[in-house]
Amino acid sequence: MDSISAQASLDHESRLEQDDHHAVRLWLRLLTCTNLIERHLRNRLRTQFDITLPRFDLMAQLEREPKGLTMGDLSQRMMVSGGNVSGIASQLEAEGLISREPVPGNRRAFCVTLTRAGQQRFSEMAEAHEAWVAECLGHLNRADCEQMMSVLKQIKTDVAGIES
Amino acid sequence: MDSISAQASLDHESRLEQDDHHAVRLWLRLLTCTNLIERHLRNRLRTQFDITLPRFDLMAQLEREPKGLTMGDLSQRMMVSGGNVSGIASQLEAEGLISREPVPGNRRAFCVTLTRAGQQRFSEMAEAHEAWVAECLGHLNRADCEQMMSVLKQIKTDVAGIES
DNA sequence: AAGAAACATTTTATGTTTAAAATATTATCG
DNA sequence: CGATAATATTTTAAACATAAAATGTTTCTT
Repeated sequence: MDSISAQASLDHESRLEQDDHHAVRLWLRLLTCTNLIERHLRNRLRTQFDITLPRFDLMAQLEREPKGLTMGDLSQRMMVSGGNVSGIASQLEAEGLISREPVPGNRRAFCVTLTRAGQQRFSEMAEAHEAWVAECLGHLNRADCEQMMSVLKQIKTDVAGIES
Repeated sequence: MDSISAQASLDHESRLEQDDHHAVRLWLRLLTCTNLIERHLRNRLRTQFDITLPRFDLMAQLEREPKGLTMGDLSQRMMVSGGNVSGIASQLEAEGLISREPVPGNRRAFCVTLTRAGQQRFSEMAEAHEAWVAECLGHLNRADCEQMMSVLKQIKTDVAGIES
């Protein structure tokens, strides 16, 4: 390998390493940002509604499906394990915010729904939650917002393609 | 209030609500994306190096500071509680990857450093980690990457300003 | 020097999360 | 019908995370 192609190869490698570093830096910033917002929301939910983020998320899923969801549905939509859903649902049930009722034709599954109290409680929280999120992200202009949405969508497909 | 100003007011409100919805949708996508990548990295670290993400993160902090860090430094840089760092460090110490030594002039603090074994182990992991992140984010072009960095920086400052 | 305040860390209690094992029900196939 | 596989959920064990209390050390003030 002569000096020129050696040089070219080196440039190529250093360019790649550079890009990798950039990717890591972007990843770290993405992670920091998300964690900051998540912590902020978590704190507000705890101090103002005495509820945790996972419980709020579970209720949010139910609110979108008035007919109710099974534990498996919830696990899939919340992208967490079934055992996790089980624990969270137990607590919400104990607080009277959700109900678990057997499904007529399927004795394995439970149909989980918001109770009336749960619906009312959730709507109060959702309004506040929306405002808090807007507080965090509302300063972005329309263009930035849309650009983020599209880039994140791309990342989502990229990552999903890797798992294989 | 006449019909025109009433109409104007309504438009204004619905515009706001619209923006709030957009903010929530962006937030949810941001969260999903970050969780996807985090889970991916966590899985790879577990299957290929039998280590957890928090332990990897702690080692990464130490690698950047060969002189070592106190528990408080680690807590601050990792943005987690002190008690948390205490537990993670105990395990890494038990595995011989880090060492905790008293600081000469300050009997309150411990100086945490990577052991030689820890250094070697980390450098292997870091290389793989960087490649995995590039796999997730490497497809972005330079412009998108820089735009994301700048938007995220803005968000970071916005959120930090809220806490008050 | 004595007391108060700040600091660094650990301990304790509680809760979230996952993976894996256990339990129970339903569906399928010979 | 009976064995097996697939499905739905719960339980268990281990790691992680936080807040709050406890412990010990240093620094500041008077």
